[in-house]
Amino acid sequence: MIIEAIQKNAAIAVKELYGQEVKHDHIQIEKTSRDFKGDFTLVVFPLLRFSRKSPEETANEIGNFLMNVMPDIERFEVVKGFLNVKLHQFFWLGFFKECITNEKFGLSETLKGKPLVVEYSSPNTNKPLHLGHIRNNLLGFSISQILKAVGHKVIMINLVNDRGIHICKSMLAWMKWGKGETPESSGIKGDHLVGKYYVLFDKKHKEEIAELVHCGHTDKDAFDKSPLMQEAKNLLKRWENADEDVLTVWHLMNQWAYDGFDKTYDRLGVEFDATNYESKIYLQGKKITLEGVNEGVFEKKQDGSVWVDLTDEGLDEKLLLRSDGTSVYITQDIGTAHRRFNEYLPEKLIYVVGNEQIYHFDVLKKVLKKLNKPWYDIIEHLSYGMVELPHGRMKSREGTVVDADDLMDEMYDEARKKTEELGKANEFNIDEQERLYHILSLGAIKYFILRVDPKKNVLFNPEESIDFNGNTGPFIQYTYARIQSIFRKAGKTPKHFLN
RNA sequence: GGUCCCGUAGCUCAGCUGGAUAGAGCAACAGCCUUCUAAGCUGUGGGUCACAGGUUCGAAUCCUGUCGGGAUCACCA
Repeated sequence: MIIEAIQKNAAIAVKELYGQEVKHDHIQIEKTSRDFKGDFTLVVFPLLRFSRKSPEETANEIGNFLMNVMPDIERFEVVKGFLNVKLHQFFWLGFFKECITNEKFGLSETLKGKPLVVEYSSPNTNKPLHLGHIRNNLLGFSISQILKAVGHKVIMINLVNDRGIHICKSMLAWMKWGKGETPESSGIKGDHLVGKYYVLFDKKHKEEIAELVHCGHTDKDAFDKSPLMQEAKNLLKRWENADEDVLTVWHLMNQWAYDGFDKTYDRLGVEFDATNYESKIYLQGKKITLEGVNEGVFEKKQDGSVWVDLTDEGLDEKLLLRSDGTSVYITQDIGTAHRRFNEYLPEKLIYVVGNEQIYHFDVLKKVLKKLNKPWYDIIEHLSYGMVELPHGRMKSREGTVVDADDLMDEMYDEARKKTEELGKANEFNIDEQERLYHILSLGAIKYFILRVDPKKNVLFNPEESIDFNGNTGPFIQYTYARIQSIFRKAGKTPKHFLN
């Protein structure tokens, strides 16, 4: 606001002093560097061609002009080609008062109510959430809150991948070896119990592969032909044919996973406006794809598979429907994008998904463009890098995946340990202590992960994140607590200091 | 090999719509507890902004190339 005022007046100054037209937004204003006196700095170098005078002279002339027309300016100082403007403290007092008292401060009228769809989290129901999901959830939720804060209407959607071969693997293992184990009977959190059987399937499957390879099969051959894999595939077929026995187990185990996820989401402090289940929507998109075939946008090959040729866009050919007519990942996303556009008429469809899927979203946009959807460009892939650990990357195969719940537990314990050592919360009751440890541990994780640029990989150092010193969440929380303490002792709130 | 992302202090990261002497935290070193939370504060040292060109009055920032690291290019999702 004030910046724009300086720009406009500087543009007038150029007109009056040098008789030249310059657009106000071409006037460069910077925050004054800490080594110089002033609040804002007008860079005059680009204006020299209008003034045809030295940088100092030009800056002084413009500075004097601004002083005369803008009462908010207290004084100015010229250093080389930089015009440093110091604003009156009355201006700042008014500004801060506005910040605190005006609830709509910072809200953009032009963005008000404009809908945005943010898809994030998107877990598979065959295993619990891990550290990578934590980054996704924090990014998705915080970006949504920021967009809401500037005035948008944000629809947060969780797309749950609840069908497919992976969940069949968990189901199969549970049916074979589970002996009716449930979260209640075992005391294991639902999503972890489902994950336990997924791991068990993998273990038994590997044993079979090793045996087959030993008998002379190739690796890939053994992987596909092992009896367990055959059984899992068979289970998927029965699921697709709506076999009741299979659906019962599927519902049961998915519900365990959902119950577990809900607890994790709750602890993380994230929420959703809607949950989409892949099982209910995976057939969408097929219709649109077939329409594309009729319009000649896509190509149907002899074996019945449908392809899109994106070579003119710099990409390859991409499969849209398998030869047996079933849809693939991209087909589903064509369908969901379409449905979300029609349902919400959003300005953007934002997908918070890892950077390994950059290519996928590139394809999605280009396919929609080919289909003549003028809104293809509202698709925005908020991609993010992986989370690494001090001792190396997370690899599910090597068992170095950090489980989300375990991590939060560890951080909680760490917060408790440090607090107890220092005796900081001795006079708190149990509830207060638990609340404190929760706030500290989550603050540590959230700040550490959100402070790095999403597109870069994060090196998550649990120990460093919960340090009460340094650039960490707990340090900020500590500072906040001390500020509150000052207000408490003064018997005042921040607003009192403005009068 | 094609495409995309990254490379800034010993470590972890800011800064990137071009602007002044490139900043934090950690670690190291030196100080500071009769005063608001020492879970703290103050100070010192530490840089070829990967490298080489180019554009510009001015480049960590923009362009080109090279080197190094990562991702991706499935009838998986």
